[in-house]
Amino acid sequence: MKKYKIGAVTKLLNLSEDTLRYYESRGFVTPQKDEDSGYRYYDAWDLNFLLDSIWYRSFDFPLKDVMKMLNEDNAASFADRCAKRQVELLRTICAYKQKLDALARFREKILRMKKHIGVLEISERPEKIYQKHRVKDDFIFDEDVLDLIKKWLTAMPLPDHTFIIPRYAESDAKRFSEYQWGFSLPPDIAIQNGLDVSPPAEYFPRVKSVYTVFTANERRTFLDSFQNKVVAEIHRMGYKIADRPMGNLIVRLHEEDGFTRYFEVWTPIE
Amino acid sequence: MKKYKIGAVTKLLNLSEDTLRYYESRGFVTPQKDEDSGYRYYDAWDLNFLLDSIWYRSFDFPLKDVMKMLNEDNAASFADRCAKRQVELLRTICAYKQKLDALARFREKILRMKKHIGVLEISERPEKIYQKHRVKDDFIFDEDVLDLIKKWLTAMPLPDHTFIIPRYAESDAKRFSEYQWGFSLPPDIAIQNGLDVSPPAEYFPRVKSVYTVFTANERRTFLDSFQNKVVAEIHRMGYKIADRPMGNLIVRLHEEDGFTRYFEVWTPIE
DNA sequence: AGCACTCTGACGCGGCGTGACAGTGG
DNA sequence: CCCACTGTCACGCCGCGTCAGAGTGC
Repeated sequence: MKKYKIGAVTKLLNLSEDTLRYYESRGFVTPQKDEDSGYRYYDAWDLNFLLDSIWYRSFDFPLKDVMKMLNEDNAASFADRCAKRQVELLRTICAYKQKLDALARFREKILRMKKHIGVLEISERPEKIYQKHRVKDDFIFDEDVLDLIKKWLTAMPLPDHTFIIPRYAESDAKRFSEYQWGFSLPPDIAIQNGLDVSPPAEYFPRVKSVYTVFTANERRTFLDSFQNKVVAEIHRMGYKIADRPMGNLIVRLHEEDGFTRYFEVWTPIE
Repeated sequence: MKKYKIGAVTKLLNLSEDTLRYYESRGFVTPQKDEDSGYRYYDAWDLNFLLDSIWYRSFDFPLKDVMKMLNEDNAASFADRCAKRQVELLRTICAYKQKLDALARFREKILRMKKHIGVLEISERPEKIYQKHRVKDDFIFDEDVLDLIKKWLTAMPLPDHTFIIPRYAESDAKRFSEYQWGFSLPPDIAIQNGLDVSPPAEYFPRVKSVYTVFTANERRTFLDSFQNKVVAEIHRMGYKIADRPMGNLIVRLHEEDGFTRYFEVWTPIE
């Protein structure tokens, strides 16, 4: 029976020498070893095991599992192991799909956002579930809220980073002196991902709004920017603010003069 | 402005202390440090950076990229980075889907195979592209074939591990004394995955066959098993073998008395 | 003799987790 | 003074890759 030295095996199976020795240490294969030189001599049977290792590894079974599949499993435990891996693969695929969708949306927003700066546009604000986590810049240190926030964080990248400006009713622009931050999502997506849509989470329905994008620079410039670039403009156009403005952080970018934060905002009008 | 110690941040953002310190070492965030105690004090701005880190990490950007996205990227380089990641994600998803499909098929075969042992069944052998790599147990050490095999190996888990018994024409069962091994795939899948479907790869059309599953134990028992369990049975049933028998290794399992290999085989009949 | 091959063993990578042990805040 | 919190440093994990330095086969 033909014997192959390690170099020949690397050429045949496209595995590195290191990998072959590592697989040996993990018990995938036990080539005959020359006692004097220590050289490994692989035969057809060894290569069969290596081919099977490649096959199992191609499903991303961990090496431990591969070892058991090669040397221990019977039909039942083997099928079980496959079933478990199927479930894991399915979950992984779903997660990656969500990531991909979210990333595509994110990139679209970045490419579009500059066109919207300083441009007011009548647009329906989409339906949202909103979970508050900060009042102004301070986080809410409440056990219940912390638990909820944890869930929302593990659902990343789905939730948007969302602000609300609650003192909308005052006609004097200077009264827009508060803001909150939280996470938000379309209700269907929230439900799909097991996020609680009942209080303290809040439901925001579709509503006729003015949509625009504005920027702020370093810290503490958020509210002033909103006032000067959005509220003032809305008033100048003669619209009357009908409800709390709500919007998202799009992204914080590094530009010549430091950081610029880009926000999109829907301001409900009558 | 409120300051948070590291423990508070772990609760707020669901990141471990270790992760927070690690992120600091990677330049994601630079909390104020008390000079005497070394304690870290995170403010709202730091937490914003951490939230963004979480957001970017949720797309599985490597930490290096996250650093650049936080501290260096402008709109263009940022969008580029996202585009690249989108492509990677898409490829990953495709690869995982193929793995999942192949795994599901594999598991199905394992669950079904025992029912077919010793049972001959008329069935069309499906269309296949076949690439030989072994004659009997010896690998073909030809540069061209090695290159092709590499490609087939990287397409794992798609290819089946396939044998062909070439001396089909002899009426004396003892003349089934040769066999080859290789990889095989349905032609459409082969083409989708950029595998060469022209010679030396071989095309096997659909053909009326007898399908069955047989087993072999340790090494060197393959041909005898095939002869005794399949050919003899086919002859006994009065079928005439019309072309080369072709089949796949399903799996090698560990049973009480050592290894058992399960093979499925299509034997073309007139 | 030359030269490609192979051996062992140690260390590196990412993205953290874990643990030891010492110092700090309220 | 307690005791939870925080600090640093070092090592572990997977699945290999990457050396270095010495020995081997043809």
